[in-house]
Amino acid sequence: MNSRYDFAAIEKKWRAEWEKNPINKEDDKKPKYYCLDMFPYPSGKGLHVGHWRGYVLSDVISRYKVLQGYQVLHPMGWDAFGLPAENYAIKNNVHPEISTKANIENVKRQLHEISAIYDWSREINTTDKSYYKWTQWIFARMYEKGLAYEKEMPLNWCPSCKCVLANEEATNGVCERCGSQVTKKNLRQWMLKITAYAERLLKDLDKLDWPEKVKKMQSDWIGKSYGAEVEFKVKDSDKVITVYTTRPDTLYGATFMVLSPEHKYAKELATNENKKAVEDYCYLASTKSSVDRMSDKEKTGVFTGRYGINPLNGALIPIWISDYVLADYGTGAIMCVPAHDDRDFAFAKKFNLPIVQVIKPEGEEEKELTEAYTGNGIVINSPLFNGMTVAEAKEKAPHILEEKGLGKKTVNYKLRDWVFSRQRYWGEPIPLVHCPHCGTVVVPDNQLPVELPMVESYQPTDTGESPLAAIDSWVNTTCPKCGGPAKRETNTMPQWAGSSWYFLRYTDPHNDKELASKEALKKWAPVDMYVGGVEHAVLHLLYARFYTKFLYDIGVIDFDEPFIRLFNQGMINKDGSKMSKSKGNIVSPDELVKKYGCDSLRMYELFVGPPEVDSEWDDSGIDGVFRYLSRVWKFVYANKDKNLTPTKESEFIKNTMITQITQRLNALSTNTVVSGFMEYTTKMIDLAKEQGGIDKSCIDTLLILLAPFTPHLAEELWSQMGHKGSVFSAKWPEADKSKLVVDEITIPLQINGKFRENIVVDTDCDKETIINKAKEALATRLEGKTIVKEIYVPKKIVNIVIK
RNA sequence: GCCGGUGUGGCGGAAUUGGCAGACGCACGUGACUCAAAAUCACGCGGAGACAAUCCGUGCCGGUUCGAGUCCGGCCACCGGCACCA
Repeated sequence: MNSRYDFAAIEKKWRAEWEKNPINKEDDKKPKYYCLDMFPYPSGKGLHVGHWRGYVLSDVISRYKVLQGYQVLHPMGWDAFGLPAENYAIKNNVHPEISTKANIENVKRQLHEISAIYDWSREINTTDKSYYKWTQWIFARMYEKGLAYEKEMPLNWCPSCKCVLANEEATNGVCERCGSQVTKKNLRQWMLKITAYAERLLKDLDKLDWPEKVKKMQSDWIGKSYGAEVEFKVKDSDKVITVYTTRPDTLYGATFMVLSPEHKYAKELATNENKKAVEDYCYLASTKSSVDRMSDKEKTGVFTGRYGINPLNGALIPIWISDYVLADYGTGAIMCVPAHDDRDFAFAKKFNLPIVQVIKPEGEEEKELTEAYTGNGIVINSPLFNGMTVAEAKEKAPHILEEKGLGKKTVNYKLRDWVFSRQRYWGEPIPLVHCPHCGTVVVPDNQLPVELPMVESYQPTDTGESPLAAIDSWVNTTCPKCGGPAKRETNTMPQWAGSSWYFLRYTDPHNDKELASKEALKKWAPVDMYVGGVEHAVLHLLYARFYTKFLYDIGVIDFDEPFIRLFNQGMINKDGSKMSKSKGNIVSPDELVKKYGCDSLRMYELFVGPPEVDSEWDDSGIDGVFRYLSRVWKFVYANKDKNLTPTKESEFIKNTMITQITQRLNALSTNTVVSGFMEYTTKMIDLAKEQGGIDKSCIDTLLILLAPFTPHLAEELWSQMGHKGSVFSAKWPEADKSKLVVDEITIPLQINGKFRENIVVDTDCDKETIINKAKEALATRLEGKTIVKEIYVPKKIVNIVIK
C-alpha cells in the first residue's frame, strides 16, 4: 500500500479478511438489534443503483449498531415464489425452480459487491421445502381456528395472469402485477378472515414507529366508520330492510332507498310490473367489470315498485336498485338523503325524486339546494333532533333508535377478507384434501410439506382452475382421516404467504421442529428496523401484521407487531423517471464499483439526497465522493506518524465532529452526515497544515465514524494507524462536552432585521456590553438615526431597530 | 372528488425552538503546476448594480413579528395514496 488510494486492492483484501473473521459475532452479553431489509424477489434483471440505496442504508445502520456494542441480526433471503418466474418458465421452457436458482446466484453475487454484513448462514428461500413446510403449517393452524374458509363470490380476476386477486392487489381496478384491467368472476375460493383483526390492525398502528404516511394508508385501507344500522319496514310485505348509515342524524331527510343489485331482496321485492326491468338491471350489473362499475359516474337504477317506511316519521319512500350501492359493504342497502349526500343528490335529480333538507348551515336561512350540503350545521325538519348540531345529532340518534327498537349503533370497516388462493403453479400448495366422506380435511403436520410436484407443463387455464388440477398423479391421494380416496386442493397460496412471516424464520432458519424456537425468537424478534420501499404499505406490511397477530394469539410468539420501526427509502430516478429496462435508463452498480470502488458508491448512495425522498441519479456526482475519499487517504497517510499532542483546536474539531455526525446519523439524515464528513475533514486538513500535523486521536475518531459508511477504507487506514484488531471492535466515540466550550463567539448584527456585519465577543459577555459593541461597530450606520429598540438573543443575534 | 406530501441557484440539496438563506457536492469559470493534457491545489460562482455602495431574492398574494424558507390566512403548480365504502 502506498500513498495512492488503491480502492480495488483494499476492498479485495478486507472482504477476504471479513470472510475469515466476521466483524459481527453473536455475543449474548450484548443487547440485540434486528435490522432487516425487505427481502428481494430474485429477478433475472439483477440490481441497479436504486436497489443499492436501501441495502446500503440498512448496512450502515447495522454496522453503526455493531460499533455501539450491539449484537446485530442482519440477514438476507429470497422471496422466490411468484408469477414472473413462472411466466418466464412457460415462455422459455425452463422450470421455475431452475431459473429461480440461477437468478438467486446472480443477485447474490451482486449483493456481495455491497459488502454488507449479511449473515449468509441464515439465508432463506420461500420456495425451499423446509421453508414452505412452515408456511403451510401456519395455514393449517388458521384453518383449524376457522380463519380460513371457502366461499363462492364474485372476485377480482386478472385475465392476463389468469388468476384471482386480493383487493389489495387490485386497487384502481388494475392488476398490481401486470397492470391489466381486472374483471369479476364468480368463483369458489379460499379466504382468510383478516377482517377479524381489523380493529387490532387499526388500533395497534399507534404503537409503531412508522412513517405517518404508511400508517395513514393502512388506516384508510381498514376504513373504520361509525354509524348506525336502521330497520325499514316494507309496505305490503313482511320484509325488513336494514341499512347502514354514518348519518343517522339525517334520517328524516331519507326520501328513498337503494339496494345493491346483489342484495338478497333485490329481485324478490319487485312488484309484478317491475319484475322484468329489475331482473334485467341486475343481470346487466353482474356482467359489468369492476372498472366499468367504478368509472361509470352517471347514475343508473331501476324502481322496484315498492315502498319502505321511514321509521321516524312513517313516510313512504320508494325502493330502488342501483349499482352505486356495493353489495359487500355495510348491509348492501342504504337510505338516501339527497339533500346531504352528493351521490344521493345526483340519483334524485336523475330520477326526479324528492329532496328534503334536514341540515342548514349555522346562521343561514333555509334555501333551495343546488347541490348536496354535506357540511356542518343545525338540524331542521326533524322533530326528534331539531336544533341540535350535526355532531350532537350524530351522537344521539343511534341511542334514540336503539331505545325505540328501530336500529342500533354500529361500526363498519372497508377492509375485506383476504382472497388467499391462486390458480397458478409456482406457489405453496394449500395443505388441504377433499374427501367425499369427510369433507375438507387439513393435511396433518407430520405429512407437511405438501410438495409442489415437479412437472413439465403448468400452463394457467381460463377456467379458474389451477394447473395443478390437471396432474392426476398428484391430485389423487388418500384422505388423512379415513384413508379412502380423496383429492388434493389444487390452488396455491399467493406470493404474500411466504413473506408474511419470513422475518421470524431468520431467527432460527434451520429448525425442522418449529417455525423457529422460542429461545431464538426471544433473542432476536421483533424486528427493530425494517428498511424497504413504500409500495408494500397495504400489501406485505398489512399481511405480515395480520400473521404476527395470529401467531401471537396461538402462542407461537410473544409479541404482536412484527416491525417496530419502518423506514421507507426513496426511489432513485434517472432522467426524471423510475429506472426500467424499457426506458433504458438503468444505472448498473457494477461499472461504478469497478471505476470508483464499493466505498465511494456506498457513500454516494447516501449523499445523493435525503434517504426517505426520491432522488435523481447523477453519474458525475460520485466523482465528488471519490475525491473526498482520496483526500482522506492522503491526509491520513501524511499525518499518521506525526503523533502530535492534542491541541485545543484539534479537540474542538474532533468533539464537534462526533456530536454532529452522531446526531445526524441518529436522525438517519445520511446526506448531511456525508457533508459533515467533508466539512470536518477539511477542517482537520487545514489545522494539520497550520500545526504541521495532527494528533492521532483525531484521525482514529474520523476512521471509526467513517467505518459504517466506507468500511474497507476505514479498516485499512485503521490498521495503517497501527491498531491490531478491526475498526469494528472499536467503540463508537462519545463527545467530551467540556471540549466543545469556546471562549469567543461570532454574533451577527442586524439593523431593522437586515444583516449588516459580524462581531466577535467573549462567550460570557453580557447583554449590555454586546449591545454597546454592536452600536460601536454600526456607528456610521446609526449616525443621525433614532434607536427605537435593541434586541439581543443570547449567543444568537443583535437587532437594532431605528427610525 | 377526498386525503397526504413537496415547491429554495444551472443541478442534487443545507439551514435546532422564527435569528447571517444557499452548508456540502456536481457542473462551470479563473489561476498555479505542466512543453501540453489529465490529475491535483488555490480562488470565484443567486439576480440586478459604474460589478462600488446598495437593492432584490426560498411557487404566488396577504398577515403576524424587531426579524419569516420556517408561523397564520387565501391561492397556484407538481407528485403520491384512495376513489360511488352511504
